[in-house]
Amino acid sequence: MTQNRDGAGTRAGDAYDAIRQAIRTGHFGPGERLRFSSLQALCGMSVTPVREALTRLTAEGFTVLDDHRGYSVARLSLAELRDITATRQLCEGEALRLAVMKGDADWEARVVAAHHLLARIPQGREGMPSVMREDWEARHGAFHAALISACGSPTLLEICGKLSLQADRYRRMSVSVSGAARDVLGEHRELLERALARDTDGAAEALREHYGRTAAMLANFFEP
Amino acid sequence: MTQNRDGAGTRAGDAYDAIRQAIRTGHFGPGERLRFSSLQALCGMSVTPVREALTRLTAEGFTVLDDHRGYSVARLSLAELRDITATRQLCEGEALRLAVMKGDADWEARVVAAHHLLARIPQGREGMPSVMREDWEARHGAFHAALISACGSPTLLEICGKLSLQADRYRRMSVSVSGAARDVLGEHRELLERALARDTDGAAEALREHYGRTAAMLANFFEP
DNA sequence: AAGTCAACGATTTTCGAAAATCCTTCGGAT
DNA sequence: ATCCGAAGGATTTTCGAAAATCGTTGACTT
Repeated sequence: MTQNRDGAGTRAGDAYDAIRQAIRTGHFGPGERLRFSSLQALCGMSVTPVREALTRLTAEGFTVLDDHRGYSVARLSLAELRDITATRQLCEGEALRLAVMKGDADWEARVVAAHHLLARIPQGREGMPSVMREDWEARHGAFHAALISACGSPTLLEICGKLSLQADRYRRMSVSVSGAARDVLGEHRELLERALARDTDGAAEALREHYGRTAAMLANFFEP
Repeated sequence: MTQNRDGAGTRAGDAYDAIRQAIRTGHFGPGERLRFSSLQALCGMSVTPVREALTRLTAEGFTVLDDHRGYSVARLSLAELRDITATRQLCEGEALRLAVMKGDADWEARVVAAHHLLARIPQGREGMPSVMREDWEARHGAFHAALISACGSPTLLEICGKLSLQADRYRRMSVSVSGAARDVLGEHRELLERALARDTDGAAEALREHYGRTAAMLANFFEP
């Protein structure tokens, strides 16, 4: 007697999703220690799949392992935010360059569709119901993923994906930061237009500036 | 009663090392299925730490998991070799640029020392005792790691490290490939000289060519 | 009073077996 | 003959408890 549906995944996979979500939403804060007893209660399963989930999360940088001393949520720092941003500008910038060069009509369609979905929700920042905001985050990620989806390099895409997950932790801080005077909507439209116009270097440059602005805004959190 | 020394690591860590080495050396070939029974026999421990090791190895791309169907060694392909090489040229090229710009005297010393150790073993290719060859591989990796060690970006260094591990699997095929007419020693010296001369772009370009040549040589394996 | 070390409690890590899942084989129906 | 489906074996996945490890407390020495 179990609750596993048909050919679905494993319990370890469910634990991975649950714990990652708990970290994303702040249920476990940066630096907080993760005891197995708590996690077993949260996930409703034995220690083995929880442990496997933590191993995966650690490989992706969400958690940190101290041998025989247990796991804890990875801390956030201004230095790391800057580092991740710079690396993203490098990797995702190049990925976009390649995608704009190689992308076919299907890629254009994916990008247009993803942008349309994103644009229907005007702003992803403050004063928004959390359900709607969650939706915005998902569509925002989908738009950026669509942009580089035609780059032709699985390795580069995987790197960009992992960096995006890391950056997401920082982006989530912005729920309470004053939105400043920033036209995120416009930046996305510019990205879309340059990509469709096959302005290879222009699109890559716009993307780098886009990430640079986001990082600059988030940086206010670390020097009070 | 256990064989764990002092404050040493965990069994899972030992299993990780053992299995990774077994894959590196070809004891388990590409695509080969990895049954827990075999791995438990190899590592001399229970299923739990072996499973954790496989989870880590999968996160790094050495193995592949098919839910409820078990793990197997990741396959090699020409397409992936090219993809990894291109991504390496991008990431490690930029890392070297940064390191050459920012590196201090300590960095120079590390690079010179690592190059000296590498140069004492003339060639890492064919007709070499495997123990010596293993040593060459280690020093080769250390030299490349030293070159970029001053780039100032932990994220980028981690990416380069993982890519290097992946590329290592391909490089190991070259034990049986005819060494062609290639001056690896000279390429390394050129890399060293340009780095020390602070020829930022020149060093990065030399590194990209270095990896490009290696990949071109290894490509002979996939089209018979 | 400060320092050392053994014993204890809390927690991680590992084990051996049970449960779940997948693949194959074999019997029967169309 | 072919296709469908159930039983069996092999293997992965998970469980619950035992073993190992770390941090701390408190007695004892200098």
